[in-house]
Amino acid sequence: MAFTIYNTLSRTKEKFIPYNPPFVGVYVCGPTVYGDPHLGHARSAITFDVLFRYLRNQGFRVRYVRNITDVGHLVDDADSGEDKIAKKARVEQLEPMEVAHYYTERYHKYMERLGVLSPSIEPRASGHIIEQIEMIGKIFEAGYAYESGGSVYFDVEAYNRAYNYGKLSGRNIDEMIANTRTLEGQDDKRNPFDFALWKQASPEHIMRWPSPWGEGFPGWHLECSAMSTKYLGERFDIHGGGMDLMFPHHECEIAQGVAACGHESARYWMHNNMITMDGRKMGKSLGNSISLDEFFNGGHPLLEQAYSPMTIRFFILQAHYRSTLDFSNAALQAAEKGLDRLMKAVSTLPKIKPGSVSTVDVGALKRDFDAAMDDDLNTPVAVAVLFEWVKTINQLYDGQGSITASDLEELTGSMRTMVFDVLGIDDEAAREGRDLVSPLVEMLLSMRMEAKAAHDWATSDKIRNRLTEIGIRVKDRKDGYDWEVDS
RNA sequence: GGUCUGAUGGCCGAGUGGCUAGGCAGAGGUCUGCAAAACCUCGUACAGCGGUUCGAAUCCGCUUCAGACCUCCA
Repeated sequence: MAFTIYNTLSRTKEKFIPYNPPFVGVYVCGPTVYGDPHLGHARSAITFDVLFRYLRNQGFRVRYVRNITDVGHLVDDADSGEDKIAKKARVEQLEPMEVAHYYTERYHKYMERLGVLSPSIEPRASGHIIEQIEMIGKIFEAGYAYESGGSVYFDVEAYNRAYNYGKLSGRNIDEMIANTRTLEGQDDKRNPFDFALWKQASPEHIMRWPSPWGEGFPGWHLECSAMSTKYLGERFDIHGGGMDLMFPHHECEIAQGVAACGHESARYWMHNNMITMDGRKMGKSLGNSISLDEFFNGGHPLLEQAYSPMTIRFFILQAHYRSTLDFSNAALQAAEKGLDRLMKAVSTLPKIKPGSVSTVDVGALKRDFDAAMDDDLNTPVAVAVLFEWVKTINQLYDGQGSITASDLEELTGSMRTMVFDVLGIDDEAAREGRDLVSPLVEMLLSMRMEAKAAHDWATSDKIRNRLTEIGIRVKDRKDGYDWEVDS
C-alpha cells in the first residue's frame, strides 16, 4: 500500500507521488513569535513532525522547512492593524527583535520537550526581505499588483480573471464581494479583499526596511511564498498548516505563487484541525488557550494536574489530525495512563525468554502499523496496533505463547522504531517532571516518627544516619521535622 | 447570510455497506499473605425521521444540534 495524503485542494485522499523521489520538500507555516506557544501550536508541530519522521522512515530524503514569522503579521483588521511583534515590543518597551528572539527561544524549548524534531531549515521572515521584494517585483510584472499610498497590494480581481482565487478554501469571489464587510482604514485598496504585499511604515512604526516603494515592511502572506520558493523551489510536494490558515493565508500564497511563477507551487495541501475546549476552538485571541508551560507545570485553574510533554504528545497522537480534538482533564489522564502502559510493555520486551518456536506473527506489526500511517497518517489506528502488541508482549512475558530469539529481536526493533522514531515518543521525557525524591523522604521520615514514638531509637537513628549519608539533612523540630538536600 | 465540517457505548476517540478498532473508567475471575501489575471474560454504541439494499451505524434525502472559516489565529 502506498502513502496517501488527504489533499485539501481535491478534498480527497490522494496517492503521494513526489516530484523528485527520493527527495521530498515540505513547507509548514510556523508560529508568529509574539506569545507563548499553546496546545494548538503543539498539535500543528506534532502533526507535521510525525509526517517528517514517517517520510524519513519510509526512505524519503525530506527537506522540511518551517518558518518563524517575526514581522508582518498584523494584529487587527485586514491589513490595517499593527504588527503583532511591534505591538508587543511597544507595550513592553523592547526592541521588536527582543520580543521575537525571546518567544522563538521559548517555542524551541517547548517543541524540544514535546519531542518535535528541529526542521531542516527554519527561516525567518525578517531575514528574507530581499526575496520578498523580488517576488513583489515578479507579481508586478505579471500585472497582479498595484501600488497605492506607498503600499503594494495584490489585485485579487485581476488575478481571478485569469485564474481561480478561492480554489483551496472553496469560495468564489462574487460571494466574497457580496459578503465582505466594509472596514475602516482601507482606502488604499481597490477591493476590500485585496491583500497587502508591502505595507508602508507609518512614522512611528519601528520595523521598517527600504524598498522601491519607500520604507515599509512585507505582508504576512508573502513571506511564506518567498521562503518556500527559495528553499524548496517553484514546485514542491507538501504544504502544511493549521486549518485556520486555509483562508486567507494559504489562498493568498497560492495566488502569489501563481502570479509570480505562472503555476502553483505546492502539490499537496495538508491542514490539521483545531483543538477545542468545551467544543470551542482554543485560541489566543479567544482567551481560552492554555499555554504549554501551564500544561507542563499544572499552573492553570482548569488543569487538575500537570501533564508531561509526552502525555500531551500521546494525547494528540490518539486523534486523527483532521479531526477536532476536545481538551479535558479526563482525556489527558486517560492518555497518561495509556502511555504508561505502552512504555511498560516496551521495557518488558528484554525480559521475555525466547523459545524454540513463535506463536506470533511479528511481521504483522510493521505491516499493520505502516498500513495505518499510509492511510493519511492515521496515528490513532497506528497506536491501536501498538496496543494490540502491548497485550501480546504481556502475554508472552506471562508465558502464554512463545517467540523465537530472532523474532523477539525483530519485535523489539520494530516496537522501538515505531514508538520512538516514528511517533516520536521519548521514554525519558515520558517520565519527566515526576518528583520521586520528596515523597520518598517524607515516607521515610514519617516511618522514623513512628519509630520515635515507639522509642525505637535504633531504627530512628538508622533512618536519619542513612539519609545523612546520601546527602539529606534531617532537622528535628519540637513537633515534627524538616529536611533539606545538602548543597 | 455564504462556504464547509461533524454528531459513535460512562469518557476520549478510530472505522466502515455484512466479519461490529484502541485507550481510560467499570463489573466478574485467575494469580497472590495483602495489594499492585499482568492475564481471562463482560458492555453490543453509532443524533432523529424517511428512502435505497438481501443487509446501513456506514449510501441518499430531510430534520435537529454543534463547530470551523468568511478580520488575526496552529
